[in-house]
Amino acid sequence: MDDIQTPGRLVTLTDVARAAGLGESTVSRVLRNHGSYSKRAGERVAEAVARLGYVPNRLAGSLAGQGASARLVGVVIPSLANVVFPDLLRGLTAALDAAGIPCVIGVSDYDPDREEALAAALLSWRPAALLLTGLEHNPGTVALARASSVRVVEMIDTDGEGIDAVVGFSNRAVGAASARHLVARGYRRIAYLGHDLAVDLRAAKRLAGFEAALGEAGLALYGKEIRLGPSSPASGRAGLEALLARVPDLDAVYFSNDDMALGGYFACLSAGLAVPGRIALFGFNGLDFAAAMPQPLSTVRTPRLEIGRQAAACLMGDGPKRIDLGFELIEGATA
Amino acid sequence: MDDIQTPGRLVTLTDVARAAGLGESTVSRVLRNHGSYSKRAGERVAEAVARLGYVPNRLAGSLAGQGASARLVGVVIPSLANVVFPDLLRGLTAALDAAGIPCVIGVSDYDPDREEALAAALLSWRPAALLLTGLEHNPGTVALARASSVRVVEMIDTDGEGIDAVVGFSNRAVGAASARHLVARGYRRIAYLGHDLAVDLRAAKRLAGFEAALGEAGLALYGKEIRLGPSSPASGRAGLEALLARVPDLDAVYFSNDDMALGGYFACLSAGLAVPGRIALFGFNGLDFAAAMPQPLSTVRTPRLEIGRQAAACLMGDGPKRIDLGFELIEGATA
DNA sequence: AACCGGATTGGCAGCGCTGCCAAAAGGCGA
DNA sequence: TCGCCTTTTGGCAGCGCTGCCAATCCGGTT
Repeated sequence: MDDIQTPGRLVTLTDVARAAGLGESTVSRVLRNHGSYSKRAGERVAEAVARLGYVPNRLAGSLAGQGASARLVGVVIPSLANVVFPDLLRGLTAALDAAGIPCVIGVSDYDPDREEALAAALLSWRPAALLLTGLEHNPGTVALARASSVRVVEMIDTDGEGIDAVVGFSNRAVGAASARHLVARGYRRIAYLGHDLAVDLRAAKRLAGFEAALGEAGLALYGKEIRLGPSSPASGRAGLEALLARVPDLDAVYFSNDDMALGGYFACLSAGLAVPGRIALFGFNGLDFAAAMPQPLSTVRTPRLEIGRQAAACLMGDGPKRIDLGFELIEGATA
Repeated sequence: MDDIQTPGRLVTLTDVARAAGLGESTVSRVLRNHGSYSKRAGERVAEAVARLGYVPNRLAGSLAGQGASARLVGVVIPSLANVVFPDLLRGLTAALDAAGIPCVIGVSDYDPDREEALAAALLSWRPAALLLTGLEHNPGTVALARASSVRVVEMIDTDGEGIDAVVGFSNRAVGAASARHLVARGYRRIAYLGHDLAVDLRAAKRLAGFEAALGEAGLALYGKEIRLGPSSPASGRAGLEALLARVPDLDAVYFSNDDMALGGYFACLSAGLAVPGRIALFGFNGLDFAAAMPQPLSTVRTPRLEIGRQAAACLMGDGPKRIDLGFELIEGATA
């Protein structure tokens, strides 16, 4: 009863049909549990599939099926180095796995041209949906997305108009809320420490919101340090040291995210600077470690997993086109 | 010259051929730059593609092409919450993007049955290769992988036999090296603090190597604390507090990874315990923050990105079947 | 015994593309 | 100008599957 398969030739549905003594369409119906078939047909197919080790070919299935679109979703994210995006994927895959839909991913490295190229490449797989990050894209990317007539979901940012559906929160509002918190706590000489803004447009929006809110309180940024390269604790530490050398009398620092803030906290510990007595620290993201610190980090928790989940729901069902999931300011003990 | 396309029907290669006044095969050759064609044909096709906004259908292309395998690779990872796996993907996508091959990902949540189901689902897309994590799989997963006759690469772990190609390092050796380091530094009452081992088999292998090396030095684990759930700084902090309550006189702790160790470090800072005077801490992974800490964390740096890169190289070229990328012990200042 | 309606089944075109092969078009020396 | 060889081109089968439609089966009716 051993069914040695000819090397190079995989088992096809036709093989299964022959082995089960049934027609192809019947086997197809059984496998997809679609349409009606007898119990006997079900059993025979199951037996033949198991015996032959049949694995359906979805390339063929999707090509032949309705609308010729694949049960796949294409996802373009700017980076995998920043925890935010794996978290997004986490929420996404958790929700999509339940429906048996895998993600095809592309990493743009924050480059709009790469994003466009990746979008085109992903669309060539005829995915059921295309997920992008943020609202800023090349005109070509937008044109591609529009012409493809697949569902498009833009994640994370809600500050602007989207192509189709948008799921996220307002980065401007986060920045503003952070500024108001610092001002309310009495800080007046507030500096910003961030990673490369030209590249991370969401961070730029947060900073814009932050400065706007400072302005409303009659304040301006007391200092500003931008580090080249991606955010990291090492960059945050070196950045705070540089910032303090230039602007020694600042009393609070708003970081572009928690990783940078952790580095800043380490710098303070090393230099023996009291937090928040001498310097207050404020982050962004609400990562896991923030709550475990000796002094819990003051930060804003963003609904990263939930964005992924809602994006999945959004591209499957016909939910609302625009979902603002908000954020939560965590008072912490560092600001 | 506006080419309004009928809604619902996408532009096909046949449309391009008609618009360019050429045959389908000529257009196909031009688009794939495969075989010979005239300069004139090249220009006409380029013009028609741009004008019509043609996006190739790779479902059809892969189905029709040689071996009917798609320019995709399937990747099954156990989690996206642990930085290790995004880093792996990072190396992988960086190398594959250059070749224009996207990854289709599945997240198994450390469950071998889910892994098997995901492998089957991914194989149904007829990927050019299947990437798995670790060497321990269900028999069904192995059978699927074998029968599919695609290239299989198992990443991260080299302690055992692989299905096809293996890229990683020896987790046992990491554990052993860590133990030897601690013993050489004079620590004798060494405890282990980890997350759920039943689930993270690599962590279990490290612990096994660690205990074996302790044994060679005539020592045994002085204490052991296993936390349910995934690793995190919060878990590390709570875990160290629990461990110290049970085993107050330990002098060093080996953590299952840097996240746990960071939590442990925070616990020590909070409790005012001198590191490493009162307690030495040793981690695993060599994450970014480890070097930025006031006292750089003693840990082992693993070649995560490089594993991804080499795995990509391995599945494209015909490199060696087994690549051990080693690891680097970072002395740090906490142990 | 002939008949009827719903459940089940099989045949086959066709999804969009590629690979094969033969046909057409050039290029060039005699 | 002709024949020969190389380059370029187009036609068409077929990849493995699904959707449509017609054929068949089954149980109970009349």
